[in-house]
Amino acid sequence: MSLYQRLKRDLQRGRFAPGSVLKQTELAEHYGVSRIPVRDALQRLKSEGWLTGHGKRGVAVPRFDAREVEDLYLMRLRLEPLLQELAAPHLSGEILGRARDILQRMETEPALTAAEIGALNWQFHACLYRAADRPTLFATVEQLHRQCERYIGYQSRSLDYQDTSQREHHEILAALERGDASAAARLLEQHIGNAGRLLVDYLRAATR
Amino acid sequence: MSLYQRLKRDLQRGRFAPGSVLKQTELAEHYGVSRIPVRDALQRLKSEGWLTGHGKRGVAVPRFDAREVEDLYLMRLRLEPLLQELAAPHLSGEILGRARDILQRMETEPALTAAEIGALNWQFHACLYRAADRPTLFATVEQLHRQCERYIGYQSRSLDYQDTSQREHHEILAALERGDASAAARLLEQHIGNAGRLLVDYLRAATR
DNA sequence: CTATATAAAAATGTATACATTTTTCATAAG
DNA sequence: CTTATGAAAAATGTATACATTTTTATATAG
Repeated sequence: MSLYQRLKRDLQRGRFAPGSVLKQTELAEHYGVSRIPVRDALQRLKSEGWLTGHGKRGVAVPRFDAREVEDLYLMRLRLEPLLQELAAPHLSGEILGRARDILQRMETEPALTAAEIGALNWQFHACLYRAADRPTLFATVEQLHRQCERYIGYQSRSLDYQDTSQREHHEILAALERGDASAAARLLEQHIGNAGRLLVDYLRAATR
Repeated sequence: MSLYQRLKRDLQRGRFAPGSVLKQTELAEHYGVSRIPVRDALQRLKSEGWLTGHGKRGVAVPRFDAREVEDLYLMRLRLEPLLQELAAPHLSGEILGRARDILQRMETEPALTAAEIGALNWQFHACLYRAADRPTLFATVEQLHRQCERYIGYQSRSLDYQDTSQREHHEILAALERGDASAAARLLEQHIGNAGRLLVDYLRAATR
């Protein structure tokens, strides 16, 4: 497991206090490696939004920021329905079946952590998006997702939402299966909008 | 001047053949530094789209790709009018004046290179966008611009377009000055759409 | 002649050591 | 008491050296 992955996992788990400044030396010692791989990991995590630059020197763990989430979901709202609509004409039975399998796993597998649910969630949408064969658009959407990952620990707290979300997934998939791309796009827009609103509201309440 | 900047400049100038693979050792020797700063620069340039991963190891200079440009402009089309509309209510006279100054510089200063025109172009729009005070949305839009930078050398070739572009800039600014945010957004959408179409067409013809 | 296995070479990943910059803290001047 | 100054400490940037992985080229079997 690479240092990048270990560091990211520990950031996900909240092992580092938001607002604290991370020092290469400390991290190197903590993970038992030299500073070179630490530098690589920090730079990458910074470019993915897991860390923010801290003045001229060093990086800091960003605080949870409702405004950031608002922007991220605003962008996803504009880009993901577009991408899904571009994908719709290329959706084969195989791909739709794969998407259905993922939904099933989310329902049958017990005791999934928030991170695991989030991962499956993304797999579902990404599996559909990939059919569009638009690497650049896909890459940006994927990056927005990565930036959202940081907050999914929160999203799962209000767990009854999981039912709503799953129902929306089925509606989207059904629309795509009957070839109604624009309906699927509208449903996806609602899906993202709902998730975003919930998360923003939760953050506003939690970080007060 | 950092190695990152030097490398980026040389990539801009087409000093490295598209499709060629860049090796840390060669670059280190060429620029007279060790491989450590080279690694940092490569990773950053890769995350900004100036370079692409090449298999398991190494990075390559991406070829010019009309589909990439198409996606980039599609995203800008969806995000920039939104950002400008969010900025509109916060546009002070000072900011509008600054924007006007930039337009004037583009017209009066003679013999601007393609890169310089591109930089001023971005300064104009960014100056307006920043007023929205939406750091996350702004950062993504900025990143899309950076990814487009790679192609602006091409854009300038069809130089008569510069007039059209400048006229559009004035129209956008005028709409904002009279407080008509939605008209400004529509104009911006056309502005981006025009630029994108032109660039894509040019690339399709040039890379045939 | 083609394909596969293996060894040599080359490229990247990582550790240690050194250089430079930034920050901190104590001291002294106002 | 506040502020400025400067030296010490700490953190980051970079070079060199070594380890590991990947690629390439060669030789041998089919």
